[in-house]
Amino acid sequence: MTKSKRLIPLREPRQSRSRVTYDAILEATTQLLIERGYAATTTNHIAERAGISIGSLYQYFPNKEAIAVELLQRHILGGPAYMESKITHAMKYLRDPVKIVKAFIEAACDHHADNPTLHKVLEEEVPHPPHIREAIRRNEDLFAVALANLIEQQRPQQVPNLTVAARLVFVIIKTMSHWYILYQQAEIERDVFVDEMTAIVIRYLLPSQSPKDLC
Amino acid sequence: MTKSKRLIPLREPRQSRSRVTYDAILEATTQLLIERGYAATTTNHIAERAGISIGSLYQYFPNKEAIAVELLQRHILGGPAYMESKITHAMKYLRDPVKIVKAFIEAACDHHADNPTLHKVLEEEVPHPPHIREAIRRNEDLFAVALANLIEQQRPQQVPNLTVAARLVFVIIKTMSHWYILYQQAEIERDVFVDEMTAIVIRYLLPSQSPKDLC
DNA sequence: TTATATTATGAGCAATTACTCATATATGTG
DNA sequence: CACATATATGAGTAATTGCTCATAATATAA
Repeated sequence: MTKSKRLIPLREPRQSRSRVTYDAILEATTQLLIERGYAATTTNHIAERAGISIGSLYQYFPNKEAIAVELLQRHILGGPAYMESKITHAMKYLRDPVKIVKAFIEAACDHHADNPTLHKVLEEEVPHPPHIREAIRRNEDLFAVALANLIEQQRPQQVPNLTVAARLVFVIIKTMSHWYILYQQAEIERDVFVDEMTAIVIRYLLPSQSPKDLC
Repeated sequence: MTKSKRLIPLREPRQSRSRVTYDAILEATTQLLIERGYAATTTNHIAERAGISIGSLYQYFPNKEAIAVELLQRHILGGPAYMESKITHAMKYLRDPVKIVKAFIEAACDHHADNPTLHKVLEEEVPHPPHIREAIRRNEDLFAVALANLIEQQRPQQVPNLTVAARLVFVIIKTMSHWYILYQQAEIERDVFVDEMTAIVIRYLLPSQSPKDLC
């Protein structure tokens, strides 16, 4: 029942030509995931597209899943790096919490808008092994804590359940950006979406702020 | 490339014994989807679990996907029916919009809490053909319109972008209930979750309402 | 009973696909 | 050059699996 598959590649790339091969595999996989999705992408297909032999592929990856997971890993680590730069900038130079939240939402949209199809396949089709789930969870916590600090700083002790509130807001922004970019871009103007999402978050976290200055 | 598979079953159940067979297939599929997920569930497995032959299975379903889609359809049609009864009740007997929204969120949680694993497999693993996507979309619209009416009635012309607002709120409640039941039940108290979600929605839609009476 | 329609059977086919391995070539080093 | 290490090859295998079809059993109707 439990197939014991190899978990570790036969070898790591050492010479430059093997690094080329390695990168070609990842590039070909990226293309095919976008074109055909995870299930329909075969390892033979990947090798063909990469212009290498199937044997070479299995030198550097123990199995099909590992290739997609490598891409997933890079994506997961790349997302927060991008968002963090945007947000720390916003928190440094903008005083207005409305603008900070808005910057946060804009950044989330931008992140999802970069190659949305690949994004979708990686998030919804590629299996997420435990260490990936943990990495995602760590990201969530990181941003939730940053957000909690921001709230605390604005309205000390005004928001009970601060941890829960920050978590909810983070997940809402994340899932709704995903939803908007993939399914609603054609029907809802981006400005409208961003403004409404900002309103949702601000009114929730800073309810005593006058509602008038939002719309 | 395009495999032309049969789309229509060979026959519909007419006699009572065939209806038993038909139901046994759906029941077995339900069990196996919960135990093993969609990809790992094979048609031979379903037939074995249902206590029938593989040939009989293909009398009533043209292919594997069709079985899961039949379950999906029943689930999609069952969900709104349940929610609608709860919500129309709430809108009839409760004046307070806070209580109505809360009833809505409670109902969404209940719906997702009923067999969450099956729910997850049907939503995330089983392929959703166009007519299913459309049915889901119709549901969304139905509830969004009801919500929009509720808002209008409470605060006539206070909320610009009413359609967008109603849509956002509906999707947030739906996805967050899903998220909560599947991943956060152990970490966040249900009461806390429901109250915070209610606060999010109410403060967004009825910002002039005093924030004090929520927490 | 006889005839017809309905339902059930399951061995096995055809296609797919992840992955291996024996062999060959290229590169770097002394 | 010689030798070891690194890299590349791709035909072939083993396993899986969705699904067919020829045949048989059962129910219904005339």
